[in-house]
Amino acid sequence: MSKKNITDPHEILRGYNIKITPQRLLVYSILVNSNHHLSVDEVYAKVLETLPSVSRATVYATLECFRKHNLVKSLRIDPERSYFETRTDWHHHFLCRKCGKVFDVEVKPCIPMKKCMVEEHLIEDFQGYFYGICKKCLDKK
Amino acid sequence: MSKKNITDPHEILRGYNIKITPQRLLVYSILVNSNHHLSVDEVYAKVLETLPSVSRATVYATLECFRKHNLVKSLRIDPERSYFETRTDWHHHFLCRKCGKVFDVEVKPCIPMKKCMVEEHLIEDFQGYFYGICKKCLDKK
DNA sequence: CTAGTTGCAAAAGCTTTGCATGCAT
DNA sequence: ATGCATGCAAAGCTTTTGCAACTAG
Repeated sequence: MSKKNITDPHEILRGYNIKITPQRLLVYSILVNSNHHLSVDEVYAKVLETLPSVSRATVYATLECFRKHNLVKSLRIDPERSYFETRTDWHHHFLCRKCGKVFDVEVKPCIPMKKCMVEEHLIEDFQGYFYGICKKCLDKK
Repeated sequence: MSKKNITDPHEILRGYNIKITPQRLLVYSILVNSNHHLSVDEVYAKVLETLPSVSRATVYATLECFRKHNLVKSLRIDPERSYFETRTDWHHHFLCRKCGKVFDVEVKPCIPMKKCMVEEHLIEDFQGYFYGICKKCLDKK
């Protein structure tokens, strides 16, 4: 069976015209296999488990490369650091001020999920951030 | 006439239980009188025009104090730096990727403009960020 | 072969902190 | 009088950069 699976990281990167390296395959797999939004440090830590010689600069370069090619999206819901995710459709996020966790929120965005004009500006991307106390932290109190 | 104007910075700060100092009055006036979203450095530069001995640390502390008391809101639409504004109702912002300017966007937010529950999380604050090319930069090309 | 990627170390830029002094109430 | 705010300098973090060596296509 030589039919390639469309979820094969090689195929994905090739489809986005991203040159394939072991580091990039690894970073992409880590992001795809995590259902969380990962910070650069979290990605870096996971990378080291498999390829201990990779440098932080490579992780930054790789994530920036993915972002430029629209393979991943970066979040800045937390002012302290960036998070990355492979889900690229427009959706909202929620940051819990107690535990610091980031959640997806399935609220319908206020404008269409595609490029459009708003007040004569060309909109290319969107981020909707909510801040508050998450379900779990509410229960604890 | 001794009736105090409600836009008097003294009264505003007092109303928010913020201890009054010359530095704080100045920072607040700068924010209120600017119709822009100001970065810390922009606030700091304007502060120095009036009180040249104020330190950057005081500006940071003051803005954080105002933010904690809900007198101002901070934006992180630009990953590089924070912006501050006195408009505290929920509204969207737009960052132009060409010129770097931040604009208000009067799109109706996707959830009510007050504390509410979304997917069992308590929502206390909201930021909606759009990214793209602004009207002016579109015209130039 | 050749452009693009990597790893390292250092630098950059924003923000926070520790501490002594000074001020608001 | 006293707790909080200020100013200064230094430190902390995330992120970027310069450069030489390497590697994918």
